[in-house]
Amino acid sequence: MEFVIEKVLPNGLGRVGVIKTAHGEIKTPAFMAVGTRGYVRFISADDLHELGAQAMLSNGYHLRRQAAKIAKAGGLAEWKPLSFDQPFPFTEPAASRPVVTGETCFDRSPLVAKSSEERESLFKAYELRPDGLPAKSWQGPTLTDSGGFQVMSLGSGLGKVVSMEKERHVTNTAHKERLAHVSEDGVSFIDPFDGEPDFIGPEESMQIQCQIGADIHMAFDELTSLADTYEYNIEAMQRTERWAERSLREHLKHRDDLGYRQNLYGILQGGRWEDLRRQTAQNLAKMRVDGAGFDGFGLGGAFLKEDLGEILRWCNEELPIEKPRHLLGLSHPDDILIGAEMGADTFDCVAPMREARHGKIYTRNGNINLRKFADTGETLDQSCDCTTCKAGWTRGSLRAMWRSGDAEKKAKYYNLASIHNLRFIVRLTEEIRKAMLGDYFDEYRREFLAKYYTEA
RNA sequence: GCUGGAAUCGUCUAGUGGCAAUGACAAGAGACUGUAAAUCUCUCGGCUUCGGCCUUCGUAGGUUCGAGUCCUACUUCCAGCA
Repeated sequence: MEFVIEKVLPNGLGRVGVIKTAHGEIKTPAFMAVGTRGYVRFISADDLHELGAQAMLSNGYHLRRQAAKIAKAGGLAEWKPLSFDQPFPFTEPAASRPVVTGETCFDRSPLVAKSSEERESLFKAYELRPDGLPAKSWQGPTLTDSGGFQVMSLGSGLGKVVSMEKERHVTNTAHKERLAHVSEDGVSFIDPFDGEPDFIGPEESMQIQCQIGADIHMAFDELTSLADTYEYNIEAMQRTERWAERSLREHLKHRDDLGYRQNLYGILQGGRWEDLRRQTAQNLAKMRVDGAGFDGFGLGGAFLKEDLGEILRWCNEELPIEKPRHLLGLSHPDDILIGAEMGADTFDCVAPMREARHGKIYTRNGNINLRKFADTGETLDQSCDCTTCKAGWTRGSLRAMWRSGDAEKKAKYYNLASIHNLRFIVRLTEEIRKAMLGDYFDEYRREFLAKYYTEA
């Protein structure tokens, strides 16, 4: 993998570049679409390319049981993730669903068909999804996460929102005992889908990721939550560094297994503390196994919004300039702007797609809640160049599809809205890139933020 | 015309003597950042100095300390018989 830096901002941190992978180039700064299970929900590979997505991020944890199959297909970029025979939509409630086998890939959904007719019609709806069945392979640059995030989301963060703001008592599911436990070896967890106990450590994560064969892999790490103490963050960070070395060692054994070079990023943790962040950045930067170091770095953690820029500055001042950096899991425009300014090259996040599904639509003048636009004939965003807006879909009609009880219409709404929000964020990164190259980044950011955050 | 049955908060619905009244949908507000998320939380008769107060279960009476619940009449709807 090659990383070419085309330009550096006057602050010495932000930059424009190109990451060259075995499956294509990523012009940075860039936003990667999240396709946890190997596909982006409700968005086809064709749609993804059309809206300018340059790379897809999947998750080794979620794909661990399909890893061998993916390797056989030639790696994530070639894999067709969905097939007609999957048990979806379910005919029984989540609790009574059968154990998922290695052959089965499915989308987490509480959707339950009450009759075989309904199941049939739901199937039909899903077949009509643009990313429908059978899916096309993505065929572009890919990245996989190690499963480190799940250490937190199934462990200490279970049932909580991974919020950058203060903890709000929002839960998605009834709070149960944590499903993941961390030890020096790795993480023991209960698979939330089937209740089966399982284990992933650095070696397992690397073996899985090298079979999945994304262009970029993440070292196995432990993400702490905002509630964790300084002391615990030291412990978790140091463990993450030890895991990073084990990850690197295992990765080197398998990185060419699929016939092309796979790359590994080391992940920086350390919470919101400057000493930890700088220290871990230095440690990971100089880490070597048989003379080989990391190909890039992941910037991880749960952040308070106001701390993000500072934390990234601490990290990136210590990291080698010539290696690419991925800011994990953030995509709100202010986060991307500060991230790019402070030297993050790539980004990923579920928010654009998830929020689209939940009716939050991004516009240049701020986000809108689609619920409030029952009767309007305007498009989602007049200045948007996404296919949804260009096709003339109105807020009113999209709202009607969203609120409709018809699964087919809903699925279509999810597709159209997801494309819109994702395009909005991808376009933001494209514009940041242009602005940096054209020496007007500060002006661009000021104008964008003024419009985006002042109007309702 | 007779005999049964039914009328509840936008809709459907629970409720058989202590009820401002169940659940679902709809509606409204909010959340969501390396996806246990087509999810989750809150509101959903009116007013409130948050302790309550007022008005509500087709209409009008009645029994009762107390009635959505029991009784009588009426109105409307449904079913069966004519």
